[in-house]
This record gives sequence, structure tokens and C-alpha cells, in this order.
Amino acid sequence: MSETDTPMVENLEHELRAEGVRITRQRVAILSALANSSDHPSAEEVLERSRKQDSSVSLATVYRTLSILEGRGTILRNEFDGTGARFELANKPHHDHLIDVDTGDVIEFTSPRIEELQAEIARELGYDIVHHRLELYGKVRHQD
Amino acid sequence: MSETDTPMVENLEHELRAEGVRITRQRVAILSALANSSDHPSAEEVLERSRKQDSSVSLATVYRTLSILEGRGTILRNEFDGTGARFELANKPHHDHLIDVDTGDVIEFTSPRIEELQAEIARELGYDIVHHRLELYGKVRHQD
DNA sequence: AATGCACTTGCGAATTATTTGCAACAAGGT
DNA sequence: ACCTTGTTGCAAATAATTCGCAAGTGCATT
Repeated sequence: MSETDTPMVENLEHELRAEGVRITRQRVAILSALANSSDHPSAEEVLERSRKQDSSVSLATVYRTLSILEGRGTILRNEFDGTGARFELANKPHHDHLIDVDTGDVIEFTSPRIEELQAEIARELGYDIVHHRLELYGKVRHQD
Repeated sequence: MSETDTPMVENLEHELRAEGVRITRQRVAILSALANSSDHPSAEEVLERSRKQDSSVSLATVYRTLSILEGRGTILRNEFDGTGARFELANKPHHDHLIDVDTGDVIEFTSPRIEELQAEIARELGYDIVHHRLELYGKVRHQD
């Protein structure tokens, strides 16, 4: 637990440690990279950002750590159209994504109404929703 | 144009030919495989099914053909959680998918209400929707 | 029906994204 | 500080898909 950790990173460390996850230098660097990102970085980007804090981090460890974090519900894995998974911390309210197909920009949004309808549909079909993916792919209106 | 083609396959052949797409033995076999499938086969599965009609079809050709068909809007490419793209003909009404996380079964459903809400959300964010992806992952509901 | 050319194909090698085996290393309870 | 067990970096292994190239083939034209 380095004194350079932000409060958010320290919180994550405590939570994980409480669940028996060992806190290593590399994991702290990866958590920091995620905590300091407001976008949706790929594994490769998480690697780059992590290395600014700890240059010893390897891509394999990034993947292994992201996998653990995803399993614990600490982060969310998105697979938008095209290539590669993109990650984000899960410690914010649930939201879905609108992807700008021209720029790749990702906009987060929520729709309680849609969430309700999804649950209703699943119920009618005899299912309970475990999770869902809603992605809108769009272009800026009236422009080119 | 073989006399063993089903009407649906012949239609597809005509449409594609009209757009300048050459109709080869392999492409007919692939179209047939898709036309005879009511599920969502992977590229590998499309290969297997196509080979029943024309054993010379290769995986590379399956991928190349699926890519062309997707570009023409003839088929839809789905990327459900986990691995690999899964395909289906686009000549049926729009629908979304509910995936049974235990069995992998895919159930199709529609919700005009959700579609409206999506368009509305995109509009509020200043976008026009190009396409969207809505997938519900669920488990069969049961009372404990 | 024969011809020609551009498009297509099969094959294997190349890519891309991610995972894994293994020996060295380090976290954290004692 | 010690020890046990989980973790790491590296390189090699996978999995899914794409690509280069020489041989083959649609199909518009004759």
C-alpha cells in the first residue's frame, strides 16, 4: 500500500484484500490505471497506463488481473463492435453505451424505462436476467 | 443455379446476382446452409453445413462469403458473450436476443417500445442510430 | 458453345487478441 | 525474518479470422 495511492485505489485495495486477493505492486498499478481512466481502455491501453506507475507490469499480468477483477465484479468487460475488450471500473451506477461509429467515442447513458422493459420481457419468456448488453451505434445527427 | 436450390436460396441468388455478386458453387452451398438454419451458427458450423452440399468449401471462403453477405445486409453478424461470431439471415423481421447462460440457447424477441426508447435516447444525445445490439443473458426462472 | 478477364478459391502462412506453462519471485500470516 | 502459496514475466500456445498467391471459374460477349 504505497502512500501515493489515491483514496479510490486504497478503497479497492481494501475490498480486494478483504476477499483474499493479494495486493501486488502490479495490481496496484493496474487498479490505479483503471481508477484514473474515465474512458474505456483496452488491455493494451491498461498496460501502457499501468507502466507509468510500475514499468515491470506485463501484458499477461494485465490480462490475468483484469480477469480476476471482472470475476469479482470490480470491473466490467465491454466488447464493442470491432476488436478487443474494453474495461471500466464497476463502481459507478449502471449504464449502457452509445458508440460514435465515426470517432469511436463512447457515451454512457441510462434508461430505467428500458431496464424495466428488459426485465419484463425476460420474465415473459420465463427467464431471470443475469446481465445484459445494450449498445447503440450511431452517427452525429445531420452532419457528415 | 442448381435445380436442387430451395426457393429461398434462389431468391438470394437472384438478389445477389443483381447486385453484381458472382454466384459460385461454394456461395450457393453457404447460402443454403444459412437458409436451412433456424439457429445462429458460427463460421465453423456454417462450414460443416455447407460441406454437406459442396465438400470443396473451405473455411477461408466461408469467412470471405460471410463478410460479403454481411456487407450487403444479407446476413447479420452477432457476437454474443464468449467466443466467435454467429450468423443468421437478415430476411426476417428485426429482433434482439436472449441467451440462456446455462444452455447457450438463443431466443429471439422484439420490443417496439424498447426500439422507440433507444431512438429517443440517441436523439437526445444528438445521434442517429446506425444499428444497435441488445442482448439479455438469463437463467430459467424457478421458485426456490 | 467457345473465349477472355476479372473475380474467386483452397491452402497454408500471417495476424490479432488472449491464455498458459514454468521457474523465479514476493505477499502476508505467523 | 520465515514459509507457504499465490503471482509474475517471458515465451510459446491457442483461437478466431484474414491474407498472399497460384490455380480455377463465373459470366458477359462473341
